[in-house]
Amino acid sequence: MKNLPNPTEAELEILQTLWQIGPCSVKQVHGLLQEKREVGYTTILKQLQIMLEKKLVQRDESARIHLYQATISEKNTKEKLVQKFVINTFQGSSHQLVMQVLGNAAASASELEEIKKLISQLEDQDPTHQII
Amino acid sequence: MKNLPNPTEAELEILQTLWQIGPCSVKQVHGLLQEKREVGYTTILKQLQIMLEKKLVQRDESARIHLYQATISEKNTKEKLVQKFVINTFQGSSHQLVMQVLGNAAASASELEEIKKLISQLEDQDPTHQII
DNA sequence: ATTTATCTACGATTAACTTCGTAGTGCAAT
DNA sequence: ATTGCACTACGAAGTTAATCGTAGATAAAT
Repeated sequence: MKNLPNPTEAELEILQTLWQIGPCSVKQVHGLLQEKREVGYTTILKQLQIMLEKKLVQRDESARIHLYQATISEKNTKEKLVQKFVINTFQGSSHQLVMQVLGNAAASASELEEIKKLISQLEDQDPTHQII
Repeated sequence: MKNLPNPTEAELEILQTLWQIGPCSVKQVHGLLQEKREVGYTTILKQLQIMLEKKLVQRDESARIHLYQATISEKNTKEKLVQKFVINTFQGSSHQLVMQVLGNAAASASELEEIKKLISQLEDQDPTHQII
């Protein structure tokens, strides 16, 4: 299957709400985003129409009020965004990114525990599966 | 002191080379970037001029061949970029970002060791200093 | 002293993103 | 039936980014 373009900033903001609450109307999306910042109704409408063209969302037109939902998964999308970010900013070294984030915004004890657990799992994995 | 604007993608690419090799001419920057992708000489020149206006770089004009160097530090710049990225993509949860990166691109054993060491250090820190 | 090569300055173009106003359409309520 | 409301469609404007061509200036080479 073909690869859809990465969402822009404004598009990502909309996608986050679609991922969060599932298929919904322009009004709903606008309502939620409005809580965070001042933005016009038709701005969101237009964005969703553009995103429809780009196939980032699909819509149900059976009713007068169209319902939009994301066509791309949250996980996959974020993976691609992270990948691009790591390439741009850390020249591909995700390890550097992790070190920076951890050193920077200190995590809570429970979060550190969670990360340690994940690391243990990774260490137990078949080494031949390792990428880096 | 005032905060400079975040560098764009193309600007960051140039900054990376300035950070790497220190003050250098347009020709040098162009030479290095040219190895990675096709790009015109005047494109780089123009970018550097724009970056000069934005105060992202400064230049030594004493010789005919101007020498540019970054005015913003690599560490500080990347911290800001990461911060913005985390807000946009993970709604501010840097923990989520770390978990995704670790789960995604498996790190080498030595890298995992390094991360574990950092976590230990963090755990030993005075808890009142923790941010999140 | 001319010519040639190397740099810088500057303008123009193109494309993408973001935003919003206006107009049109159809449903609902009187 | 008419009016009014809620929604969609569409166009247009403003911004920013990125790229490059051309022209002008300086130095080097003949």
